[in-house]
Amino acid sequence: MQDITVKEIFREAEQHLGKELRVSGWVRTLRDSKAFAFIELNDGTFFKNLQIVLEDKLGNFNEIVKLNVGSSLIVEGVLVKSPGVKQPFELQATKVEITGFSSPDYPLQKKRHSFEYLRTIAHLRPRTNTFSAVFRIRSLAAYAVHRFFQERGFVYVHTPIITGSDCEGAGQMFQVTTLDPGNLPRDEEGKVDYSKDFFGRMTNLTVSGQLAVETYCMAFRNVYTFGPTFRAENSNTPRHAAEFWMIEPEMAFADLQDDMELAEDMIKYLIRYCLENAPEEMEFFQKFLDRDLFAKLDNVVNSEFGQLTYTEAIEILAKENPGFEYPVEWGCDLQTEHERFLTEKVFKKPVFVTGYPKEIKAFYMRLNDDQRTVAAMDLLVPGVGEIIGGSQREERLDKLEQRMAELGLKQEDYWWYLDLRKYGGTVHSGFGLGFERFIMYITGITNIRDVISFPRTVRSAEF
RNA sequence: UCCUCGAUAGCUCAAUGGUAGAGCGCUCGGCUGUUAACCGAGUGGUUGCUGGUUCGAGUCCAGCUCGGGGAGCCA
Repeated sequence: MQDITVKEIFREAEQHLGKELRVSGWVRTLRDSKAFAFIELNDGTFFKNLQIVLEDKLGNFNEIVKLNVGSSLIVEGVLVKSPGVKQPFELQATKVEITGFSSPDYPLQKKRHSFEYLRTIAHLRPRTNTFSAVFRIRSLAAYAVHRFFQERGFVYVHTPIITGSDCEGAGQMFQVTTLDPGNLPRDEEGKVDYSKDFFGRMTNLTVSGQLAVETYCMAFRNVYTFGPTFRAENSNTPRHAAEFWMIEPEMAFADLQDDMELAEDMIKYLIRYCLENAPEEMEFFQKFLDRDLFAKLDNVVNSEFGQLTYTEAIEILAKENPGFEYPVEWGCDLQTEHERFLTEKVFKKPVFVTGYPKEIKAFYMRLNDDQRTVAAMDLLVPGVGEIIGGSQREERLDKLEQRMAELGLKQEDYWWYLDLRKYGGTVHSGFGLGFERFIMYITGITNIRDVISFPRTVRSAEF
């Protein structure tokens, strides 16, 4: 008797036909008749189920057919070709051991459930087809991220999750403290005395690993972070979560053009990897979530990404204005409607927009020679809009200090960041990719809550 | 945070201001190859919460809570 997974059976069915096998898993559905019954068993290793055929000569037949969906079993039997059209083979059971009963109130029915309902049972939803596919893809994509960078010699850096810099500037932060909120220590002025806190200073959860990873960039040349990020923004949208994962590569001796090439290669690599290594899951998304998914992804993989400057983008948008809700003029930030028009209608493929006005971008982006734009790039993709944001960093100490002064940022708060420019600073560039946004893009899932196992959003941390 | 739509059985949804329903699920029975199995019977409700209008409110009004979508912020 050979223990085997459902995945192995599906991948090498021919060599297992006629053999005695033992599988174990959970009942997805059960259909019974007087003298026989069918169980679709999912063992967790594969997207598809194995059909088990039971005959009433099994000793515990009557007990088995009364099982509720969700029960766990160990099944022994012979793999045979199936006369049914929906599956090429099935396991003719010779012995069924019940290892865990379910109950009639099992919340997952055999029919389709709404995503909203499944969010209320987040601990059970990975047992559904959709979430089984989503989270297998998520795992695979995470592995592909590491493969992509490791193959290219990038060093994976774990930047801190608790940060002492209260000025990362990318958004509202969650404070980390061991102080008792009901009994805060105060200084002479009545302000909270953070010298009494755990770290002896105010600390928060990170909103970006970028500033920290730049320090390792100046030592290891090509580096990346891939970890959790936290934003305390009161955002109520299908694209925002309070806790999400970001991928942030950073390259020394690399300019904005190198940065864009890396971004394009990475996006194509990740999509190809998922298509090749999870074809059943990807077909499921194409069939049930987005009929245009494969066409959309093929277009990304097979086209050379477009490129234009912000100034050119504004000219095109102003000229072809199809009735935008927001006015278009030089200096304004591009709205989602503008981004999508550019990538979907004008270019019909992914496109990089570069050279944004310095006023609408972060302080660390490199000032261009025109003195009014910075070496920033956003990657826009059809169906979503912005998916990657990056830049060449300002490596010139005087220019960086000047920009920080303009924005009222205190140099002492960034002393170690400025040191990177003082001691052997060089041209360097990087970008950020929201991992969940990417997972949404390749699966066709439209709500970020459905690509995170236990999503944290405003007023929601049930699980 | 703003705009907008919504909340009725376990789930998905019906119900002119006048007796709260269906399908699915679940339970029981039937059925010798099922595929969201099928057939029959049964089970199922503080209509999100609080108040108001009315002879009468699931339905109209107000506030609140929660959820969907859009916007802003952004990834």
